[in-house]
Amino acid sequence: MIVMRLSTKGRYGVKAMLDLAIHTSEGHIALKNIAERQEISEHYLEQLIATLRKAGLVKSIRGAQGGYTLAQDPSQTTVGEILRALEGSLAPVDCVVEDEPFECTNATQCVTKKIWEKVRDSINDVVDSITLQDLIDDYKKMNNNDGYMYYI
Amino acid sequence: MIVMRLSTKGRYGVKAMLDLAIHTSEGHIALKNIAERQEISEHYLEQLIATLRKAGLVKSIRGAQGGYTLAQDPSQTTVGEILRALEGSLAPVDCVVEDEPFECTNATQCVTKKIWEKVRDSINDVVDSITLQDLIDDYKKMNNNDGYMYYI
DNA sequence: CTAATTCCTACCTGATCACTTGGTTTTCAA
DNA sequence: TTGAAAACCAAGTGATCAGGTAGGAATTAG
Repeated sequence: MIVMRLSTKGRYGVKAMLDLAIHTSEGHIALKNIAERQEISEHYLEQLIATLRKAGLVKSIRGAQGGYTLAQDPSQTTVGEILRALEGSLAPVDCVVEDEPFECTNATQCVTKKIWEKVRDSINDVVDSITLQDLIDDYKKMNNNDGYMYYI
Repeated sequence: MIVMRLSTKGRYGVKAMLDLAIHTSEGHIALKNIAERQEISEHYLEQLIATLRKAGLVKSIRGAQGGYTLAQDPSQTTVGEILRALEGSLAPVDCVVEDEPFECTNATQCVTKKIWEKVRDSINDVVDSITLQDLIDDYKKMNNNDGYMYYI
């Protein structure tokens, strides 16, 4: 049983963005290619990337030979931005969602609120500290510079 | 939209444990009283406290005038123990659940795995650093020593 | 033109959360 | 001894939602 988990939206979103980042030299990439490489339903990924586009994280080119590219340099996009675009707030409970304070009605609830704020902040700190460039660097290290893809 | 959220199990569990801790001088406390004070369905709370009992975090006394008490000193029980007893692993994705490594089948997935490990560890660090005694101290501060209960 | 591709809206389906229902068993107090 | 209070137990339920499908319209390179 896992409860405090990300949905596939966030996970697929990060995978798709990393895929785009890795294949950035190939120009714009068709959704179909990303979906195949990352083993994600193409139609489902379409919905996710639409959200990423509206959030300004990717750019699209329509029509034949169209596709997607990152909207900015990989060092400028954090995992946190991707996750929050797709998942909304990463707060563990409603009462500590940023910008939308949910009113507490109970004293012990207010005591526990401090816990959830700390959890929320630590999650955001972690994901905001990791950029797509960091992931590319890790990916290249795993690739070990010999052309063989290690599936560790 | 919040996705990485705790279920009510974890939140209710912490509230119930704090309620027990605050009323510890009254001896064992009936579930009914906790449920009323914390505004939780009594039968639902019953299921949660059964889990806490099996985890060794509370003790029960059956029969009339029975009830529950903390199994150990409030300074010895962390929020993390309560949450993991009720919610299971706090890992954000399956592949980084402690003790149950879920096999990655994809190179980019393995790169992202490092993200989820960091998130998991930071969540656990936060909740393991907070004991019930810390919550009691916060509660007493809020109470402001004048007997009036502030609902901040 | 046509094939490839993005974009858009709606629908579906199985799982799960947050309970509820309806008991049985144990123990205290009168 | 008996009634009530309480813990304990197992199964069902209704609404919501994650994770897709389905079906097409709009756009553009060749």
